[in-house]
Amino acid sequence: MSYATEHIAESLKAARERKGLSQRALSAKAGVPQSHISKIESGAVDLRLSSLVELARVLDLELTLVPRKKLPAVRAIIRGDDDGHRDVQSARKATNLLQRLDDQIAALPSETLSEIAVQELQRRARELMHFKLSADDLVHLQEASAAMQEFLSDPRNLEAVEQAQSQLRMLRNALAHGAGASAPSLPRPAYRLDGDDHG
Amino acid sequence: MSYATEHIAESLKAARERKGLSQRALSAKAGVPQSHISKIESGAVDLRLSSLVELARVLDLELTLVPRKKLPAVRAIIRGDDDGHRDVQSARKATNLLQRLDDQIAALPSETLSEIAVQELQRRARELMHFKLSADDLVHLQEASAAMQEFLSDPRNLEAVEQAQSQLRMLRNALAHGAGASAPSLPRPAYRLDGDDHG
DNA sequence: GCGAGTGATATGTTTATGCATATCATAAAC
DNA sequence: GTTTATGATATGCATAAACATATCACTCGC
Repeated sequence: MSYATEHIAESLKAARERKGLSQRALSAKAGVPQSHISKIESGAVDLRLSSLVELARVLDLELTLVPRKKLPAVRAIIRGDDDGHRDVQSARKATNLLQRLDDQIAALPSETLSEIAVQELQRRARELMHFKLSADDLVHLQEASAAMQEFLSDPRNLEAVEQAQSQLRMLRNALAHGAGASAPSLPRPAYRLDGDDHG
Repeated sequence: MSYATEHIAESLKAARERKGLSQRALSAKAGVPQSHISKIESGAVDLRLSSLVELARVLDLELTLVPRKKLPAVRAIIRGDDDGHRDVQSARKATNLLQRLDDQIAALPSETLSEIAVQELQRRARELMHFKLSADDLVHLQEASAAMQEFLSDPRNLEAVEQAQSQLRMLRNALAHGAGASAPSLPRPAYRLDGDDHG
């Protein structure tokens, strides 16, 4: 049984328990026998898609095929501590920085950089808007913004652009690995690990 | 065979063709027999999770359980990418408006509104940051921001808050249905709205 | 014609599924 | 302390369905 399938099974079990349902209760709602749910959760079977979809539906989950490239953004949303108010301050700053970066990119002189390169930068910057950025992530953004500014004041300094792009890429990769960039991931709140219940 | 499972099968086929792979080529990479791929794509079988995961992996897709609540945001990310470049202007404005809205919410007097209500507002505003907002969506944000401002200057005017919240909710729901809010891809009446004739 | 490419069909084997039942835990009653 | 009851998860077994292997039919360039 591969990693991915085990992970799915675990997610189902976690979701069920989060909803406070017994295997039997879930069974009744989903039309899947309790015995089968037991086997599924223990990883004893390679369940069929229909079973998986039924269980997911009852648990308010939807099975989705996500392109690898977009996994980090999607994960960030799913994890989405909806109440980011624990670190509103840095989140605000991050937004501002990203905004500024976007401005700088928009202001790039078209003679020095190819259209494609500009779009690439833009894409990276905007991609980061999907993430919850911690205070520690901000330095990368500041570096990037500073480098960009440097380039704007001296358009011959192509190295500065690469510097900026490098910072953004670094940040993205770090976030893609599920943790804050230079920071160890925040101690997760004990309440509510994953968004679900009630509409 | 349910809708959801068929949809998955279609996605697999689409992804395979997008990558320019034949069923045999995919078979070789994924270790799933071509004959089986044929049946899967035609919806003739209720495939097992392991098969699905293997195929997805080769096609650079990852099977993910997404909480219903977050589906719209996730869908927006999966779908929305390249076309974001074309409407930079309104995207910028949207970001600004959302930022302003977030500020306004943060500035709400805690005496008049419950903590929960404030968090709800904040959550809604931030949720919208995950979407690609078109020019037509902006009016809703402007309405919301205006209403919020009204409340800030007159904290007795609770109606204004509801107005703001209503605007945000409306926008979200429209986006959740996959279309721009007031954009014309929503089910439109076939009849004409106004008496300017000619065809 | 041939050969190499595509996706669809048979046939046998493996296995998930579904039903019935067993085990385990905890608590109530004797 | 033992028994009984209740609610949970696990296990055995028959069967239907997914899966594997091989083959088919079809379309192309040659």
